Amino acid sequence: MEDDDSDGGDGAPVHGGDEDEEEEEVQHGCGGEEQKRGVCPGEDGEGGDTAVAKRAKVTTANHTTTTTLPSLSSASALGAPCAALERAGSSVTGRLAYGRNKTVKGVDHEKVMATILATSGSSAYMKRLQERSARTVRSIASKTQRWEAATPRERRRAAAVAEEAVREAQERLTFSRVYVHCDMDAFYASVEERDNPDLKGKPMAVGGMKMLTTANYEARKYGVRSAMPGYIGKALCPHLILIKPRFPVYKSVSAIFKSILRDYDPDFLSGGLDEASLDITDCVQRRMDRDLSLTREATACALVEEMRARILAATNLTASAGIACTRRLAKTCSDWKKPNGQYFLPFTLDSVTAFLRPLPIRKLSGIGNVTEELLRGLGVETVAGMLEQRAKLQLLFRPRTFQFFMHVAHGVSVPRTRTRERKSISTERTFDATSSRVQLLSILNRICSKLTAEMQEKQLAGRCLTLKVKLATFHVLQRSVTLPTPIADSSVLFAQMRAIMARELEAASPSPSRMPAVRLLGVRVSSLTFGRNRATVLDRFVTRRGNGGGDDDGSDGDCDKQGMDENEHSASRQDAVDTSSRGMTAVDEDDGDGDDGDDGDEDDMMPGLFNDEVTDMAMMGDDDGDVDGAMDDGDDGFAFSDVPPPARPLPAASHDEIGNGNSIRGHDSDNDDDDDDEVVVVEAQTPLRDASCHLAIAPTGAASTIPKSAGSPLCPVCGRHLPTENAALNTHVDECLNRHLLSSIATPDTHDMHNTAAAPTTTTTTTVSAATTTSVAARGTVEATAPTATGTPRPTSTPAPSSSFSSLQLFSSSNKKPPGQQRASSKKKKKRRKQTMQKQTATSAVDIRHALSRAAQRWS
DNA sequence: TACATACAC
DNA sequence: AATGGTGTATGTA
Repeated sequence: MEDDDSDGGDGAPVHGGDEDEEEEEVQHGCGGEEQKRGVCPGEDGEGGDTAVAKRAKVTTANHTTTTTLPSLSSASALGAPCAALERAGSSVTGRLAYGRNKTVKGVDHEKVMATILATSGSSAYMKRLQERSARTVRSIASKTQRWEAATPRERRRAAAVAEEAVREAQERLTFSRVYVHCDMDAFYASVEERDNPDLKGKPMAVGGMKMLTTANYEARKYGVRSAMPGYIGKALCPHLILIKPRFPVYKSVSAIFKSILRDYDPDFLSGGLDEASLDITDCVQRRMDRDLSLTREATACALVEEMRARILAATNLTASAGIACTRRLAKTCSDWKKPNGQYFLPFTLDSVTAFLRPLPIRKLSGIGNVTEELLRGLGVETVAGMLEQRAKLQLLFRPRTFQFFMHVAHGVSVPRTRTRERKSISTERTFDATSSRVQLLSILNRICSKLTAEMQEKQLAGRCLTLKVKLATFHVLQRSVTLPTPIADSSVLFAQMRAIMARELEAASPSPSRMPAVRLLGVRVSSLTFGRNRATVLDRFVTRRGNGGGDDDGSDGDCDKQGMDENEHSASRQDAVDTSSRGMTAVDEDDGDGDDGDDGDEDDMMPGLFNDEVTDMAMMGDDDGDVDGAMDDGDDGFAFSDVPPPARPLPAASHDEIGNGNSIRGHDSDNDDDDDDEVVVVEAQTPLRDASCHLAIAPTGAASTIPKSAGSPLCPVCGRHLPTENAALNTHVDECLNRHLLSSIATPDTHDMHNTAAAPTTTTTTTVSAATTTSVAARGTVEATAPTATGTPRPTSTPAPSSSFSSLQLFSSSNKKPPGQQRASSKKKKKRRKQTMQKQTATSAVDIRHALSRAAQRWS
């Protein structure tokens, strides 16, 4: 969408620090082709930094700084704290890409930056940016040093290799196809103005005090832009009007927009709700065949005028477009005539070259803030500079990265060939930083529920589970585990994540008793398996239990793929995309941390939920679940490929059947449970198989009770081979789940997060008794084994637990409620029962609730 | 695999 | 007081 305007200043980095170094490069690569480049940390430096090394680097840095980055002072490079902090502003500023490429005239950048710094310059976020900037500076220093140390021979060779790359890029640039990149102007903001004319002419932005998704042009004049926190926007423009996002509306408008595009290219690539890349070659040709007097250029331009006029007529909103010989160029051109305009880039090498040369590299898709800063430090700011310094870049970056640079510098994009299948699915949430275990567990639980609900909807299961934790300091940690079998069950997911969380937070805690403050938790599942048969044993088991009926067929196979696509319409196109541009990684790193926060992009950055306001919206259950993501709707990814789309596979998933029929339904646990703040009472409806399960499983796996069958699938809970015979299998799963549950409940002492952890880590037992009745009792010795993070089973054993409970309370997840208030409310029983029936799973719900309940009691 | 980073929208 | 969510890709150990 749109965009414009400038970004800010740049600055100087700061602090210095440490040393280490590294290097890197950016890589590129995309799946099929181009794409990103990456940097890699290691490489160069490394080692530690000896004094000599440091000195050298510093020197280099200074040099660099002096030359290209005025703000980078030697002091900062040296790491002088004070100086660094003072300059932090500028360095950080450089990373705030608000409005990056955009340029709205009349904006006083310096002033804008000063306001931003005054408003949030000392925030944890800004501090984190400084750290990252320092890393980039170090990378620049090491690269500069390397280049300076290069021998004439090395340079000559680099130059020769670079020539070859240029040649290759030029060969790839063809003029046989006509591409259009169409982008709605300030989409969300425009929709709001359209629906409320009083807003016209006034500075306005869509979003909240914490984050803005889009700003209208009036607001941009003040420096307000998307991806900027609302409070900063207010500081820049006190009269700024904030409008709450109405995603469903944007989505429907987008559908209209896309339906029009489809007439020009049924296989267009969607880039979110407001952008798309079309190949109008055929459409243009058809018109020319009809009227032989037309030129390709005139036809294309007329076609696009028409397209935009239709969009305006249908939505009452304006769009801008770019027409060129490659998707990449078309995209860049679309921002050329910004609001409500279109730009045609002649199909000749000279025109393309003339257009690209003066462009700041940041305007090239795939070159983000980090790479921009890195290249600037190396003396490259524009495409022309990139070409001029190609020998240097060739020598300093990895081949893939360098190739990517040459491609973008020539406007080339390589099409992606392989069809894309979803690789992961995730959910994450930002909240007020807290170190309360209860709260964190509650949040984690909700995240797991939401994620598994989506997975079930989409018929996905996965083996690799990753927990993401962003500390209050904005440092991000990611920890993962790979299970022997794909799972899609909330209870297993939660147990695993919780175990990891406990472990990591403890490790990160300042003092043994204190947990570090966390501001975000996220869970991702990858190594996916698709389709209805993907049902994991555990799923099937759960289903059965809950519904009774269930599948029977017994097929256990797993994978089928089908699914991911979901939706209707648009879904398929994606195949042809290319992604070429994407990411790159630049800098080195060393210090390990880093979050990601970057800047957003132009207009709508957030597909979905904004934190506060949305916090709960996520689980609202929307029927299709789409509501939130802007992207989600079937759109495909985007990319810039120039070449004609390969074939186009992907038979649009057969959602239908898949979607429902599945027996797996029912289960899912609690999504909602705690949505409101009220106290929720849950009954342990399902009888965890009363019996006492005497599982005497030998640590090693020589389970006495469980027959093992080699070759058979592994149990997601204990990691052992599952019996092939139906009855035995059921028994096993049943027992395993109980064991799992018991261990969850059991929480001996203090560590709660731990214990409950899934089988892998620990097992403990305890007696839990709750209010009433129905109870489940299990006695016996439990010994569990499960895969550890590395996949190795870790044996555990514990005393025989005995627990009985039937209903327990759990304060709503909404953190607000003080634990003390929990209390069972009979009034809500009905409601409760209803909920319960709907989700027949009990197992996971119960177990999670128990754990949380206990945790609550303990820590309240 | 596991973890960190970059990028797009 | 205080800076999003989802997904892809890559390098390195």
